[in-house]
Amino acid sequence: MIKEVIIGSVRRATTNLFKKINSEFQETLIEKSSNSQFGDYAVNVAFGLAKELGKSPQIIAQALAGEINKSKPEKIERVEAVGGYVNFFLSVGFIRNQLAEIYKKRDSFGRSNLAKGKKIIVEYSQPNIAKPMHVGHLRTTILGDALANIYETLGYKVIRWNYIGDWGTQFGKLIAAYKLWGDKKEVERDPIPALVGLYVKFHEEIKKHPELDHRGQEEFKKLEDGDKENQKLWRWFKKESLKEFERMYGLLGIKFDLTTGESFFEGDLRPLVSDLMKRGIAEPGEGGAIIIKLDRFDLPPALIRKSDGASLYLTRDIASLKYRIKKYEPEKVLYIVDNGQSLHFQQLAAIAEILEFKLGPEHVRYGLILGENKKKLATREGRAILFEDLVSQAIELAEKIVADKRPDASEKEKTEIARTVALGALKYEILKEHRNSDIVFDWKRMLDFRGNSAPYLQYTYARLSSILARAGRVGRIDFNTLGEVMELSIIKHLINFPDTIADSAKMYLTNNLALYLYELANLTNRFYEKTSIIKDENESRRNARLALISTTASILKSGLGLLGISVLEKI
RNA sequence: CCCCUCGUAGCUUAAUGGAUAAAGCAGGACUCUUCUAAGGUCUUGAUGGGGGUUCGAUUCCCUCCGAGGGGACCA
Repeated sequence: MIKEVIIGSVRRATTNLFKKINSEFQETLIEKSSNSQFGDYAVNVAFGLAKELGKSPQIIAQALAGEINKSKPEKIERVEAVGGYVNFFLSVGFIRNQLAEIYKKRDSFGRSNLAKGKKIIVEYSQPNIAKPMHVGHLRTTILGDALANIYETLGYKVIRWNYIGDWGTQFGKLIAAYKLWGDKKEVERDPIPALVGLYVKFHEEIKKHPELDHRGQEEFKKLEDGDKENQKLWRWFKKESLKEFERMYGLLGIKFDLTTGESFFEGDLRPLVSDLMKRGIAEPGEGGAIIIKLDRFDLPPALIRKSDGASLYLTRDIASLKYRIKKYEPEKVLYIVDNGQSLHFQQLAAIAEILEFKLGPEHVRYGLILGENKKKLATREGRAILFEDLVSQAIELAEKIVADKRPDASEKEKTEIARTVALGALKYEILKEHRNSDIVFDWKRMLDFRGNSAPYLQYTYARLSSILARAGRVGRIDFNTLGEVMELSIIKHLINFPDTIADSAKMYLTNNLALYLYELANLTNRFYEKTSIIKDENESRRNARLALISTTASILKSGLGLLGISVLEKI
């Protein structure tokens, strides 16, 4: 009785919804659904619409429920029943077939060739010469790497670009500091800390002697004008820094296609600025500086040349974007850069529009990593948390835990487990957050290997691997033997993997993928906790369950792989 | 003063405008003769204030309060 009322309401609601959505689909879908037996009506409508609109049946069912609510049917109190019914339907017939499909291509499930031939440039990491990498770099590096992986899996040709901060006034400051207080031997012995020391000292001294600021600018101007001594110092600092960066990326297991810094575009800057002047796009500003007015974009003017003639970050980014578009003809250029630079990228986008570039920059911004006082961690005040300290603390802790939990393992195996777990934990801790949120840095949370964390996912993978290894060869599978709630929930979840990846790519997010994997692991843990798999006397069901587990393991592995996190067969 | 981001449980975070707002940590109670306890089970607890749009608002709009970041010679 109540079901008939629902169907009647769904029929009315569907008509209303169609009017809203797209009249083209109306006839085919109404035809399709009117042929169905009782009960399938709402489901077919939902599925039909879902397919045409590229949305999930649940969403459509909710929309239907909304339409019904609007028409205020008297006999129905909880119209959400339509959504629930679709879910129920989804969990029976449809599901087993889906598992059979996914099982066949479990190692490539989620991959796609849709974007074949398209290029995308992902710029991330951007460490600065003569500065150590700190937790701030960790976020762009790990996020950029994950997004690059995700785009690759969708078939894009990804150009992973590390745009090194190797040009700008800060090097003038560093050179000035070195000339004033630098000790050659000290820098040779331990370059980065020595250089950072100089940089920090310079900023402290500026407070007492403001004229030093000017000295730094002068040194940069000299560098840009080709001064021999400054060039030599700059090359030295850069070489030492790059060595250090390589070591860090090795630790993280991250690779780039290009490590090209701002200085690469140095030669383009003068012609660029004079061209912009000639075309009347740029104009003189206060004190002999050169600016581009962006009034029509509702933005403050962009400074592209300082009054002393030196270039700026923005000048180099204009040249760099122009170069990227011309040389690579990419579909998109992503910049994985923190929130604080929003204005910079808005200005760059506006200038790209004025200059009629084929594309603008796509600023994939992310929140800051804040100190425990919720303030920005600044290198120049010496408050940064160094990347290396973080990694070594994580590994140290992981080693202790491994020694405790796996006394049987060899030293080599222990080291490998500790490293994999520790790095996974750090990466996951950052990637599981929505990129827009600021992260309040917390050692305790970073180094917690329980709960919603990479070690939990790695642990689940290892458990599944262990079951599969013990089970041996899988014989005849009958997927119809699966029907328990837990089994169906897992399969339902597995189905969503490609959509999750697509969402990640579309919105440049990783937290949705992290959450997806956590939920999958959680469902699976609950499943094998209660269900004995290997000892099942029903041979077909045993095999079907092994297939289910094997599929889950594959997806955990590929999903974590996209996040840049490795798994181990034993942990 | 202007712009941007944000405000959800004690803490840290989820939620294309949809179903009973979801987790982890912390707190309380259980659980290792059975495929790895980095696990599983139960439990306490939340949308800054006020309006508006909507069948329906954590989400969109307005306003107030609060936090962080940015605003021409840093990157």
